[in-house]
Amino acid sequence: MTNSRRSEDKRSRLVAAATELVQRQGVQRTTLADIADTADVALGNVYYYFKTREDIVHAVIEHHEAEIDALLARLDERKSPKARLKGLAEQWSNSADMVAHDGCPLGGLNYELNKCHDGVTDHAQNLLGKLVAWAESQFRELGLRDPRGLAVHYIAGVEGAALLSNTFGDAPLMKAEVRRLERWIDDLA
Amino acid sequence: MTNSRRSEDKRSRLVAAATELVQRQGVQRTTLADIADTADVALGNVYYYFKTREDIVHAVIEHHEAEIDALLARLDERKSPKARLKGLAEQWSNSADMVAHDGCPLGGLNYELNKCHDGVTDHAQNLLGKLVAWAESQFRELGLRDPRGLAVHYIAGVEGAALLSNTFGDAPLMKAEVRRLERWIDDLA
DNA sequence: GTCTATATAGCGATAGAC
DNA sequence: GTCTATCGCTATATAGAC
Repeated sequence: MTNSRRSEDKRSRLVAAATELVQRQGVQRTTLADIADTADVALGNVYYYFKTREDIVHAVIEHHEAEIDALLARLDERKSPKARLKGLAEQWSNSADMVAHDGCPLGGLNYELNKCHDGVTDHAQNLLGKLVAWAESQFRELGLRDPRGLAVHYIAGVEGAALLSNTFGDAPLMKAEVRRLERWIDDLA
Repeated sequence: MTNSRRSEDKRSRLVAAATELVQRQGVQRTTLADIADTADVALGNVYYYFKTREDIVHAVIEHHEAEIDALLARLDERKSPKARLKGLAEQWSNSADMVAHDGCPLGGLNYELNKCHDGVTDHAQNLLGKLVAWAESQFRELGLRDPRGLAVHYIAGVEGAALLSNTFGDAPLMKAEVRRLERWIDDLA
């Protein structure tokens, strides 16, 4: 492997470590020493890949953004809008144990970043923003009234359930609420 | 006024300042210096009223808990369970501007405290826990199946909407989702 | 009870050798 | 590119005069 490839490997290891630690501990509680240690990179070397700590958070957001894009692209292959919408909620159902333990990665990130009003916040809202916009287009394709309101209701339901599931450490709660939302989708129109 | 009363006054000023700052900035970003300054108390004097920083967070939780108890007691005076339930959601609607700016105080507190697994977390879950338990009893009084599931759906809907409202800085979003949930209540059974 | 001054520790960031 | 050592700052918490 070339040097540049090995460098990219270290960079991606740092982003992966940061993403995992941020989900488990939150942004504020995750230190650069934590990240460097988890990624097996010397602390001082982190600054070769990221100028500031904020840049790492930025990279974590972009990492989530890429995963969302990939997920929505996969869901777009389904035939009906209802199948696509239900496929989205199933993501939280499938990772219910993780959600119960650490919360929804997107929700937690947004809740925390909403508290500091810098440039990172504006970027983070794209995560939930993309989900809402995508869901809105699905509801619109179904010819329903107020597709935006339906999309907000749907994503809010998932995210709120993730909060309760995490707060009570209750994974079945997450699965049950996804089932309820899927029934709601089925009965629409 | 006696000394003990003036002391209680200072203590309550500290709790009030902490509560406000925690809502606006989050637990982690709020320092003791912030709290002391806002409450007009000398930094070193804070430790006369609270042994550790964690004790202040504990007091903030208890402050919210007392407000929840008072709110639910007021709502219990309404005649029908549906009126009581809708009265709860209207709390978020009435404070939509605050929610859009700083998020739901309870949701934000829980999201943040769920990340650290100490004794404070166990106490914080009582906040959302009380809301869910109260809503469950209202749905049960209506004779509906799965009152617990309905309560989770309701509180999750409110909290999820608060997250989206805060993320997008969109107060009307909060109001609109409360209206949708109130219609859902009206159409039940 | 209240205040000032300070001990102590941890974290982001940098310097500089290799 | 990588590492060790360390600076500078901030935050919790304490000491001790008043």
